[in-house]
Amino acid sequence: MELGIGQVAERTGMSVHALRLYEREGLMTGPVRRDAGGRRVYTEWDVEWLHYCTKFRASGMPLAKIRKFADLVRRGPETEAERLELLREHQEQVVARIAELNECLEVIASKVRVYGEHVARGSAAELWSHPAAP
Amino acid sequence: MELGIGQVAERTGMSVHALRLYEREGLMTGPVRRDAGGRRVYTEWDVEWLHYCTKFRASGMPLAKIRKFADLVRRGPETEAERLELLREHQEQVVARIAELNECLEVIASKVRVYGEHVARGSAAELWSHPAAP
DNA sequence: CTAGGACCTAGACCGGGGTCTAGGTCAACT
DNA sequence: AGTTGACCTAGACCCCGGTCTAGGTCCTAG
Repeated sequence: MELGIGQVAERTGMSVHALRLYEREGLMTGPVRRDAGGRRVYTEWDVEWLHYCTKFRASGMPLAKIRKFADLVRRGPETEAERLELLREHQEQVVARIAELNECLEVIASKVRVYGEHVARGSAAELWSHPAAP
Repeated sequence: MELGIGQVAERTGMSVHALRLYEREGLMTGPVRRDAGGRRVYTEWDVEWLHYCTKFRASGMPLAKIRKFADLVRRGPETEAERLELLREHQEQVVARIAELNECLEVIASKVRVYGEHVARGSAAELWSHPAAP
């Protein structure tokens, strides 16, 4: 199944601009095929790749790293160990990020709790105006 | 305890540039006090506030939202219900973000697993070169 | 024939969040 | 008196990840 850029945009949730950008920036595993008129023709493989890309992006992988990964794929199967390493590194980063967010969440939740109680018990007890605590 | 900008930078991990930026952009709960020579003098309250700010930032809150929160604090205790709402909203966003990251993590982990097995069993079994799967 | 729609390229622009520079002030040491 | 070091302001600059524009091509339907 071969798709035009618009259809790929629909299917991946990316904009056509972004799709062109990704190709220009070498984030595809190779230049996208073209039809007689020079229009991009995406394969299912391309779409699958883009699907992964969006997951990578959504998890904070910078374009540069996606490019690196794409390069490895392009360079063939002897780069698989490297690809694995790259993915594992990213995986760790995501895990770390989640941990960080959880820490932040605790802080936020504690503030929410305090404000919650405070507001509940009527803003009568005005503990906290400016110089005191956020 | 009153601190100069450099000391605050050390203590919060922010750069002095960023500290000045935060003030310019109205992210402090008020203009920072100055000494005779016009230099910033931060109070412990300021530092605590900045501490919260860094947590907010680290959890993805945009500066604009921090500014909104700072405004509410500045406007006094009658804004506490609003502050609570703002924080709760952010809290939800962080929770959602964590969920998203976890989804991504599954995808990544599955790729890692596949690559892992593949690499382990010696790159002999060359399933995956280009047109096949990332 | 012409209009519409989907696509093309190259390159400008944008928003977020800083970071850095130039040029200056001030206080303290030597 | 001179130098050092911390600080000041205003404003330029940077990176990232897109997004949008201008101007053009091509195909298809009316």
